[in-house]
Amino acid sequence: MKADAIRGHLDGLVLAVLEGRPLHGYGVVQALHVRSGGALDVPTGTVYPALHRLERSGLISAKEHTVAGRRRRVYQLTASGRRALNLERSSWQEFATVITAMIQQAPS
Amino acid sequence: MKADAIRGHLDGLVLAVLEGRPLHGYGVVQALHVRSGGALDVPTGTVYPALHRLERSGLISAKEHTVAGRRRRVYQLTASGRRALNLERSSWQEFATVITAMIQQAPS
DNA sequence: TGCCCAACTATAGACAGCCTACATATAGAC
DNA sequence: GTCTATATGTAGGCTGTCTATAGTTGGGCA
Repeated sequence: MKADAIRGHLDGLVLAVLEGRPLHGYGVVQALHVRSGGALDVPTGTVYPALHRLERSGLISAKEHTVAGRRRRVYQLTASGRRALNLERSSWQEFATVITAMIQQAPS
Repeated sequence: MKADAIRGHLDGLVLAVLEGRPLHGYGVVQALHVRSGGALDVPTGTVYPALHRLERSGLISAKEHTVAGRRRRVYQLTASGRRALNLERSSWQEFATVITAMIQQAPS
């Protein structure tokens, strides 16, 4: 799958993988890969800026840790991040329904 | 629906509305609106460049008409446009399935 | 007659958000 | 001692949306 297609939906995906369990950036990258069943390979150069963006807009918050000599920024959803995720879910649902109907529709 | 979300999928939608019946640019704009049940309002400033792009890449072809004093460029699918539409359909299907699974998934 | 709106095509410029490529550093395996 | 996995991050490019603007013709209405 061309990863470019996720444009505009990445934020929702990141929020979804962070739901329930906090993760650091690298972990988010891996989680996206695993959750997609290997279909998605979002590069770190895409994920880190996305995390910074989400943090700036208050949807996630970060705590700095050092584990085995390695610096980690562990992100978790904020309350408004949880609300944003629910919005993303329903708007994705609506979007997917509309596009599926439009693109699959047979010629009149 | 935020129209920006269609980014990367507009070409498929345009090809889909052109399947079966040729349309001019303005007609494509209206067809997108109608087909989406009013959910989508793609501005002309988005559609015309998209049509030119599709024409340049050989997926649609245009014929110039003059109807009631008004200039019209009527577009129809080419053979490779038809193939492209089928590709768009299956890749959309795959994409939607993956994203739906990822975003709806409950926390572990 | 004059004015506005719908039909129709089109371009310029802004902007967001992906991408690739690179930089940096530690730990552990070989 | 070199390579790979882990881990974070920035710079710059590119594509494709967007908004805003521009112009033409025909028809309805005052």
